[in-house]
Amino acid sequence: MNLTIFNTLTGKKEEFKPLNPPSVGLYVCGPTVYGDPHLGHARPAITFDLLFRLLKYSGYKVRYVRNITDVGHMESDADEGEDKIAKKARLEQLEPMEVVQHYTIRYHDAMRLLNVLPPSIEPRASGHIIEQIELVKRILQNGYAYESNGSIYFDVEKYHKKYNYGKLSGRVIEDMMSGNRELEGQDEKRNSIDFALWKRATPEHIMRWPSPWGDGFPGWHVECSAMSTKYLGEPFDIHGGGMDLLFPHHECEIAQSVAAGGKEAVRYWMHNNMITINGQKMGKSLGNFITLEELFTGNHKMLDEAYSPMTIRFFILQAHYRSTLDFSNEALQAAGKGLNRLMAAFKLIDRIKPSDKSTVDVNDLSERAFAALYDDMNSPIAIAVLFDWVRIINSAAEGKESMTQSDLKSLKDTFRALTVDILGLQDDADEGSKYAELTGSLIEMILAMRQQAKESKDFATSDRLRDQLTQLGIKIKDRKDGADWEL
RNA sequence: GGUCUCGUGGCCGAGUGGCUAGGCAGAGGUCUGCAAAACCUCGUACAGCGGUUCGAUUCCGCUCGAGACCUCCA
Repeated sequence: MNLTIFNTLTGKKEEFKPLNPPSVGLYVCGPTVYGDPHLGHARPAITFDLLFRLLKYSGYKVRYVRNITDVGHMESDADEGEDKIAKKARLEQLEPMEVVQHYTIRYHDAMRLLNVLPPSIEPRASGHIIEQIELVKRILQNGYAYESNGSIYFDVEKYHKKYNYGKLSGRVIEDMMSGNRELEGQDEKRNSIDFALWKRATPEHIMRWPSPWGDGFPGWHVECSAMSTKYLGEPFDIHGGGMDLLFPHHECEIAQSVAAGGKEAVRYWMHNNMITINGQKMGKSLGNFITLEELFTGNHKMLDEAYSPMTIRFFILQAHYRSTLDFSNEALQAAGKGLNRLMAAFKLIDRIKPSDKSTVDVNDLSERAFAALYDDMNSPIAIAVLFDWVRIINSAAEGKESMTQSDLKSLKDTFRALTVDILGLQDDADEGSKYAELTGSLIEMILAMRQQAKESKDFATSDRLRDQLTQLGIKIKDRKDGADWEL
């Protein structure tokens, strides 16, 4: 089975062929840690977590690099533009690195709850200033950058004479130059479309590093170019990120790599789409975002209730990563219920009594679900196939379908591989703690008492036990020979 | 203004030139001491108008609507 992925560079689905199998290099743009992680951050994290898991499951040895941007970006082209992290630090009277540390931990906590696997390497921009300076030097040496008042800018026009600036995002450089707006503080640049590789730090700028051009800080796009190739080599296999980074960020990354080394660094570019809220992109600049913590606690005026991390994960996985996904309470609630049904069926497999022969073809699940996943990670279809099997499992538990012992084992293994290993779903109720085990045992004990009452037709007692359990949030599902429960 | 994307049944969301997506919600039924769950059946969705075609939700054009990028953004 071959994996195809949609390559933004060619605009087509392509068969994925790693440069050095079985190794795969994967780089994804990580968060800028100056604010709480929000629902938007969950999308690329989960999208590329799925890719990471799928590649590993397929036998690849993946080095997954996801950076932490702790140097911050300029707020504008203007000279008085200020490093965002520095600004926030001043406002809160904290050291910049204190802010960075705080939000990095918050991000990691949220990712862990979402069951997003940690990347193999998580490099920080601030820890790679030297590499970034070296990259800028090479671009300067090759003549594709110029110094201006202590800052270094990339010469887009010169670069475009030989190469193609805009090939990733489909921009036409001539249009961009003709339609240039008069922005303040542009005088340092030769051309409005030039971008900064290194910025001189003003005296009040607290995040600063020495460089051959004086004290300053790296430009917007150099960190990813420097760190991706440092850890993955040049070229490397896959570079991912949100669609909003396509231009200028990734376009500039290509230009930087080519200008520095004469060749492109990335073979497959992958971009996840945005999460929208009331049809509009969720983003910090629009102020319409919901943080992950707010989602998990339900503490936000737009939220009807709290949504578990797994509900969020499932919600995101139910849409294809290249489609926009619209947030709503109704959609989240639907995802939560669907997830419960899926996980309940998974557990139910153990209760199915083996038969002499099977009335269903268990290979169907793995064939169709993996075909979907290998087709540009079509998780919604894979999930739809899983739901087909939820129905079959439920029918089998009622004796309407039958499966042999080995088919049951195969089904369980496949179901687990898909839901747990690849989609990364886990049962919210499965705390795994001593208390959870104890609670489970206690509930089983009460249910046994209720079963006794039922057998002696003491329905008053059996109903009372059920009602009281229901009041505690424990849902009872009677079966022929006992009862299931879930929280 | 420039570049581009999208518009699917109550909601979310796949997909395809002719054949059931799936989930949630809703209706009816089966099962059950009751309830819940589960299972079965159901809604003749594909923005509008033209065109291509034997046939279009799927291809082309136009109209309307929504959105993204062009500035930090996942």
